[in-house]
Amino acid sequence: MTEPLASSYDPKLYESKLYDFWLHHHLFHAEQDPSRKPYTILMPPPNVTSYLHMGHGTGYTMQDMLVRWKRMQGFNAMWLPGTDHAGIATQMMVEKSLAEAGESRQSLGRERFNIKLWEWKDKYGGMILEQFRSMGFSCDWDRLSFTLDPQLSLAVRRIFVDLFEAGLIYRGERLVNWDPVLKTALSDDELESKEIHSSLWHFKYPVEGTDAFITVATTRPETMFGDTAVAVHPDDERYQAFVGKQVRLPLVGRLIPIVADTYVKSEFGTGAVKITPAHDPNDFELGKRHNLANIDIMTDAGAMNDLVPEKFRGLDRFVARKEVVRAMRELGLLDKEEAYKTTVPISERSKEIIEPRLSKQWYVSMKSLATPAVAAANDGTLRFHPDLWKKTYLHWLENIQDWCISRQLWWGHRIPIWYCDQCHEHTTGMTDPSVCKHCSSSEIHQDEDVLDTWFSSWLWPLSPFGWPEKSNDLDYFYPSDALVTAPEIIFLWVARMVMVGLKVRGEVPFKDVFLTPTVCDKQGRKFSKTLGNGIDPLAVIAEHGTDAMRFTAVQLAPIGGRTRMAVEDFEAGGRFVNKLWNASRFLLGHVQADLALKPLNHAELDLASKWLLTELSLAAGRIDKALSTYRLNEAADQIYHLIWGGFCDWGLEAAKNTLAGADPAAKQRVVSVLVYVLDGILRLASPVMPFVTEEIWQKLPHHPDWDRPVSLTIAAYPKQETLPQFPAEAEQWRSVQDLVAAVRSARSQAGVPPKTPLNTWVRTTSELATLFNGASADIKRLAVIDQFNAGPDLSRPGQCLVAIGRGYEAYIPADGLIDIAKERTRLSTEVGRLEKILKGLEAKLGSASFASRAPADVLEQTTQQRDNLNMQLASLRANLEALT
RNA sequence: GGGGGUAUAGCUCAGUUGGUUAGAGCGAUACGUUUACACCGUAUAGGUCCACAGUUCGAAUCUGUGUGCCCCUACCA
Repeated sequence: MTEPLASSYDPKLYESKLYDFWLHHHLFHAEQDPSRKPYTILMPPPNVTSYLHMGHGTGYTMQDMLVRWKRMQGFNAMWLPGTDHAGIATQMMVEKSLAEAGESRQSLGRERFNIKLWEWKDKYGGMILEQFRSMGFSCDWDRLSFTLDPQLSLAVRRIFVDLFEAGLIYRGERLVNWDPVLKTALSDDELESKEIHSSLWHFKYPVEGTDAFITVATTRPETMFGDTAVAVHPDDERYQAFVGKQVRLPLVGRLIPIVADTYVKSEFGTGAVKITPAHDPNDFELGKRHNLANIDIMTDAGAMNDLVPEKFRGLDRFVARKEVVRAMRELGLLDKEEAYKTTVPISERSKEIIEPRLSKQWYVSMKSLATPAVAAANDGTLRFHPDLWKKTYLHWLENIQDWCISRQLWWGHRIPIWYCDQCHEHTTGMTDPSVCKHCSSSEIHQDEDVLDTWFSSWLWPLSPFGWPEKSNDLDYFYPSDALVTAPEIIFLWVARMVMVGLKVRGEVPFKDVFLTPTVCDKQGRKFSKTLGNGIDPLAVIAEHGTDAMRFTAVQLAPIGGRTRMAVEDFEAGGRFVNKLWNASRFLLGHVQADLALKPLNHAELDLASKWLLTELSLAAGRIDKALSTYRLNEAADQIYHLIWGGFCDWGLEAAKNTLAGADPAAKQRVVSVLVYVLDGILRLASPVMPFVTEEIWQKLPHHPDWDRPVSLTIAAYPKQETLPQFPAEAEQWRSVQDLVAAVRSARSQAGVPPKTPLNTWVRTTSELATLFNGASADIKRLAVIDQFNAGPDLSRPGQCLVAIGRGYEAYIPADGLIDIAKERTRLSTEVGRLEKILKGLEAKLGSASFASRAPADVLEQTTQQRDNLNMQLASLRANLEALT
């Protein structure tokens, strides 16, 4: 007798133990092995500072499901785990914690600050890895990587040097988002926007050599000190005469040109724009087109510098704004001031309004890298699932901008560029230089900045496998098979990996890109920290267990787009896990020690067993198809229905007769089949709910028709083709199920209590009668019937309930139990429903165009439908008649 | 402003190339403890498939327009 299972499943008792068991047997580790086919997935490395949210819970579970599935199919499956140093995010958090202690990175200095950063990384990075474990991820821990690891840093250095030497990395002057309080550049991702009520000031600028003025509108008057042009639209007749002339800039006295550019919108403001290339991104672009000078008029703290007229020097930009307006008004050059609502970018950290600021940054020239990446998506080497994301990917690549890779941070890979104080040239190399490569001066210093985090994570398909060194691992595992990630990082990450992969290997880094749905709350809002509407997967796990979290997350995740989740949804997963547990408990209770399991002997199997086996096989086929096309939610659905609707509701229920019976041989046959099927079910479900399936499987006796490795996670995944199927018998059993359902429905609608035994007589074809009589024991039990008989010549007993199905009529004598009026209503309602359908079908069949144009099989199908309906209607009407 | 998506039962979603009487889970309702499971069983109710127009023998499915919602991206001096 197998040890009995507890009456409900408590995940906490098993999960940690099972995970240790898997690790103990090294089941998640893959070594390169030319005799086996690899299956590789690269885990998108989460930020080392972040706490895993439901988006990870969903997306990573999907990856784990795929990897576990392929592992069971015999592939040398490997899921590469790791974390990303996340430059800005991490540094922000560490600086915040320093600020609480009254310290700052400046007060600590670069070296000591770095130590703090690493301490932080070790603490929080470790927490994430703990979460991987809690979620049951079968990643290869021996290959755990971090973007700042020595090997990965070497790869960053290599690609930088290579691109630099190829002339693809250059230093350029651009505008960055400058935080004047924190005195640092910020990436676009670190900005928020705020709506403010401000004004739009109209300034009159005198046109040189005339008495005319040209009026410009601005929201930032203080930037006029940096103006180097006024622009108008080339087609704007109002200003045709001014183009080519010059303007005397008020307060400053400088002469600046009036230029024509299509960027200007004639209908906005006055149709003329002051151009300040050093303080506005659009103006900067326009300035480049017209060779305008960039005049930076501010300090790093956002105050006016020495390039502005004396009386404004040192003023904060907002004070200067008021003063400029006042000065212009006094000069009579303020045409008007109108109230204006606008949105301004603010720093996520300091909440200060961002000032666009001119600075020198390092860039990667992207055009030549993008071209092969476009081709790969177009020729199908790289596939997107769902395909619509290909458009997003291509759209970005076709309009690609150069990539700014320098960041004014201390956490990250320091830019391997040395500036020469003598000749001002740049030196780079794989080792730190001691002299300038160009003039041999030893007066060189390294760039203070670090590289964008994505400049290391774009190497994720390469660097963890040993690149740039020659590496067998890389040869074996590259390219990976699937990349599963969120759509918002298609540009930041996916496209860049493709580009660099093609550049250094000449081959895409993965063949399939599967984009996971965005996880939202029930109102359709994206989970976000500020809204606080997120679901913590760890809290779900604590309440319902990991399998429940995984199953529900996958089941709710549609193929594309977004998914709406609420914590309550996970109850369903918990119930499902418990259902499987209990079904197994029931079956194991019938596995006696002296009962040897029999190999399947087709000749001995009963109808229900053959149906159940067929269901298993069909489900295996559907699940395989669903997984192969990344429809993981569909696979989860199939597993659910196989277990609940198939195995529990019908498989076990039908078996109860035999299990309660006195025939040990029959019992042995049935138990053997059920154990065989349960084993198959556990295999099918293992990738999505690995814990409960493993726990049950370990307790399940070995059925001789299955393999029996040490763990379910490496047991063979069921294949439809190799599983027994009995289509004809399965169809027969479906007729039995149909009859049972019809009887249940009739009695329930008549209000007969479920336990009250009834007699049932079925009039049907002799073929079906044989089937029904042969299965009468099952039918009696399942429909709670006392006496049962089926035959072609049975006549309708007097007062009875009627259940009409395909090819039969079931009579249930129920004297005193039926409410005649109610029964009549039920039957007439059914007649009405069927008549409506019939009418539609007859109209269709009566139409000449349908008869002549519809394909033969559709025609035949429709005709058959009509005949069926007519038969059902005839029975219904006859029975309605008999009820009077 | 540009790009993309989506609209099916009270809720969350299936519905794969147009072709049985549009499905599931949750929720609701009724009855019920029967060799596992009340985290259960059986049954029932609930849908003009967003609107309008079109293509077709036939449209939830394809096309157009409108409306609502969502996402990405750029934001206007």
